[in-house]
Amino acid sequence: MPAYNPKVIEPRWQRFWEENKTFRTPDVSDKPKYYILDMFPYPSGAGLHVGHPEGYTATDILARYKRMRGFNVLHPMGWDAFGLPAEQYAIETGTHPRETTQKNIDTFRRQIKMLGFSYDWDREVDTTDPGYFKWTQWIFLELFDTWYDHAQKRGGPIKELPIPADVQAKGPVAVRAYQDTKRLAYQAEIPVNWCEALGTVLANEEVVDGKSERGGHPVVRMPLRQWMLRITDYADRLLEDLDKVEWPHAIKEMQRNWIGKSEGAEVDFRLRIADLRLKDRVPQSAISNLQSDIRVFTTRPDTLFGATYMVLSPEHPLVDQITTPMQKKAVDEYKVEAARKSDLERTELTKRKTGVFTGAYAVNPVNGESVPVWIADYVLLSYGTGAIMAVPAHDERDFEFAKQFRLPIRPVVMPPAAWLAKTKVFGVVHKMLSGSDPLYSQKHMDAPSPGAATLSQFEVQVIRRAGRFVSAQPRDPHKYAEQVYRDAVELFDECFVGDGVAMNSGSFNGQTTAEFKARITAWLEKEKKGQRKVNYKLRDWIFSRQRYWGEPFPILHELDAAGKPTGVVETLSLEELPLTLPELADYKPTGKPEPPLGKAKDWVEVTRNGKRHRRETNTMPQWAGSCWYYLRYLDAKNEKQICDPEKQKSWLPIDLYVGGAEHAVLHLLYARFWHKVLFDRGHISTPEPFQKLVNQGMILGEMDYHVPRAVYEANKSEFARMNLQTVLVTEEKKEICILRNLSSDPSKYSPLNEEQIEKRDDKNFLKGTKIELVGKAEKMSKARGNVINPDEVVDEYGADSLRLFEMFMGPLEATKPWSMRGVEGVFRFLNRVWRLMVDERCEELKLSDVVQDVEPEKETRRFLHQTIQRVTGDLDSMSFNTAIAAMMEFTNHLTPLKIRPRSVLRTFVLLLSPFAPHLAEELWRLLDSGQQTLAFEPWPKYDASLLKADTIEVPVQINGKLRSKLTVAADMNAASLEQAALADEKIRALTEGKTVRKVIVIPGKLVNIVVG
RNA sequence: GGCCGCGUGGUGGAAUGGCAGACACUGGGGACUUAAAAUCCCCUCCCGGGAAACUGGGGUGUGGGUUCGAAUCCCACCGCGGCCA
Repeated sequence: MPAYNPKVIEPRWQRFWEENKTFRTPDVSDKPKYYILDMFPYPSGAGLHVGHPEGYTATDILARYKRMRGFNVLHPMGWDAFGLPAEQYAIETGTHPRETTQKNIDTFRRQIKMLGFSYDWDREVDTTDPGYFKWTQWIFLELFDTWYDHAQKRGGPIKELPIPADVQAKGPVAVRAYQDTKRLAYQAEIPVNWCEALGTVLANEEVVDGKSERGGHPVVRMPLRQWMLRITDYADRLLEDLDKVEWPHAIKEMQRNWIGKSEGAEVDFRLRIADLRLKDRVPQSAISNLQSDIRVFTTRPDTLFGATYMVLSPEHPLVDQITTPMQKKAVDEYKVEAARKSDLERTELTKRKTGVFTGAYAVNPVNGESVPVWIADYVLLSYGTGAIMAVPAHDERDFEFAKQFRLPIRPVVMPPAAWLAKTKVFGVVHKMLSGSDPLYSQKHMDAPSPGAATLSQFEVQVIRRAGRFVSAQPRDPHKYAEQVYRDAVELFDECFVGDGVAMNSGSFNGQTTAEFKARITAWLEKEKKGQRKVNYKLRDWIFSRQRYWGEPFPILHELDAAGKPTGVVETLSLEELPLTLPELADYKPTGKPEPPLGKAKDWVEVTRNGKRHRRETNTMPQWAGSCWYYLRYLDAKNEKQICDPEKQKSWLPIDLYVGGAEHAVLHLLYARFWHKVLFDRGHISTPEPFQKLVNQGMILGEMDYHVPRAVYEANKSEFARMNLQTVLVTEEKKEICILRNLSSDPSKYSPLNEEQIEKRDDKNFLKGTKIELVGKAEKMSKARGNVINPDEVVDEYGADSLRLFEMFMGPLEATKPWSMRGVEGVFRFLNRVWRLMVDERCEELKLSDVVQDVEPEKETRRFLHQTIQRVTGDLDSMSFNTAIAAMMEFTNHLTPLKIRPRSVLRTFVLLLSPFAPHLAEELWRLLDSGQQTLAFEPWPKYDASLLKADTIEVPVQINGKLRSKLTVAADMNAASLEQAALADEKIRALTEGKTVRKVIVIPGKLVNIVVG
């Protein structure tokens, strides 16, 4: 088989690597370590798609490269296998999720192995393996056993939590209850996103537009007992330590935004009891029960004087207490309405604001004013204190709300001149003062003339207001605009939210925003009316799911004699782990927020130490297993410990982590949180898990052409006649029809090719018709039918071609469309490489006669060293596409050579080997029969002295335009270069009769002559 | 609406202050072949002149700026994508 045949050589080398355990990583080594990690996949039923191998190929190339550079490389793979789809499948078919999961894992493993990745398969992990989730459960117990010491800024064992004397005095039950309020894992009754269709509670981030992210089912809010993880305690460290890692700027920024640290103040507003009593005759008893303060959080305490009303979130516990009988009906109705909306819908800026007055009033602590208390759904219970002071002049949402309900708007910050100058008001004032248009004179306003009617109501009002500002000063429009802002802020249709100078704020007038903030906060603290406060957008993590296919909690709830929970929680010991899932005949969610595990009566009911217990029936979310898998790879089979301390010490942190940007926030934040807890508890020795992070871009389907639905309807028969396949899809509420070629295999996707398209007037038309087509590459999806299956690609071109094309398409981070023709292109390149060394016409596989043990020509040697330099540099900067281009260029140079030196080919094969390892191993064996594998051959070095050519071409520019080229010695100095350039014939012709003002010479690069 | 990123041939892309379009795809022409496939060679940013070797001009979303010199740096605008609201 002398022709390049990946179908033969690839399985052979894969078998070789597997049988020889070529890529097994020793735990102990003299070599420096390099831990390179892929985000492990969720093994779905659909199998691998071409997006998966993109990141895997990049890391595999680097892993192979680093091995050759003398590193002890850890490059493992595993499965994130708990989760909804397997369970859904179980519900539909009655197959146990374990079976489906195993089947999917087997498919994924087969597909991944078929691509020749150099993983150490002895370290494979599977999150659903009891040997694995034993330790997931153990970490949960660690979280349960940890409290966060804010003074020390670190987590510690709960037994070290100082117990206040009064709690101590009440006995062990009280101590226990006190500890329970401080644990990192705790239970809470909170409003959650309940999705009836999925039968589970979803995290906020799994809800998009009020629908479940998976499946798009409706989601409602309801209170439910949940396990929570106190990630908010770590918010500050999660934020600060972002500075320690080399991650893409955008990802760090997303994490910062997600944590959402804001500094401000908490302020207490006293409720006006008297108002309540007088207005609505509330019974005396109700008033005495009233909690008398409403606490708000604000990032702008400097705008306190502008707070003209307050808003509570509809779920705020005070609402029922303060609502007056007259308002009760409206308030109750509103609360029901609000519960139906998602957080996003509620806070959307563009939406019309809604709300209801509670009938109550509170006192603004800075000026003693009474302000009405409303409820509105744009205030969320989960942010800050669930209540706000509304400053309509300086907050967009308050501004909208105030206009909607005609609440007073009082400006307390004077915007800077630049802001005012951009407003419409300023435009009118400017016209009025410039006198260019007599209509804009204020005299017309006093005694309206017929012409004044052409002015808008807005303009008339502005002129009237501004006209009242009579000043001896120059007619400066800024001063007048300022005055209008002071007197009639409602005329401005934009609300000023920036920093400025205080006004209408008593003794604070004239202070800048920053100054004011500091002073008022100090004043509030002194007066005991509030304090400085740091607030986070990050919420505690809802850590339980009402599903079957997840890790069970190692938790028992104590029951009393009547079988009711006592509230005491017991943990399982390490010896009792793993706690495995019970077998269930019926996986269906109960339809109520009660988890399916409750159906396993024998499993749920436990008697321990003579006491009755009920097992926790929630399961952990899918994130749990993926939060720490990178640790388990270090010691995958350890039954005694999560990971041997020596092993984690020598391997952490991960040098490079590659995965999709869709995990930018959640997975990466959760994993960092767990890592920090384990760090605090002394189990691991680095503060951050992932030193360097790179996101691979998305791979889109091939360029596809479509027409609007209507065009499809009108041309149905035409399309049929042309043997076109039509695929109807809906995108962004528009129905479109994708046109493709019919193929014998209906599952195969064959988009229109360029010969079928005609370009006219910058538009695409279906060849020979007037039908305009829109060409676009879109995300691969089943519905669109544009999914590429790697099995088919490998079958047709081989794994090396797939690997190479994935890297050749463009920069790793970029989103880029797939192209089968592109795969063919790199396949042709590999064929050319093969033919450099193998004579295809021979019957047997042997080295071609043109390969000889001779010294290379000077030019070949120079090219080789340049190629080593380029490929090495490109690998170090992860520019795989240009590294491949460099090797293609070198191949193009070698192809016409009649004699090809063996030494050059050997070096070249080593360069190619991380990219196309099967082909390289095969050729290596032909070139050098002594070695078993090239995987540990030293990486080629280049000789800098051989890089330079003797003569080079230097461009000569005149005034920056290329005019001539000089062929000169490579090391010619600046003075001689200048001379040579000026002496050049073309240059002399062009500079004749002109003055040469300046000559810029960059030796070895260019000459630029400036003439006047 | 805010923040971040990106706009280069028919297509994917290369060049990050110094020859724009490397390397590939597509298309065109030629060689080999009885023929086809494969392979090899040449051309392929746009407009103009020339029989040809060649040659003139324009050109990196748009407009401005900095610089001897800008795809690259700065400002404004337009468009696309992502994240957040």
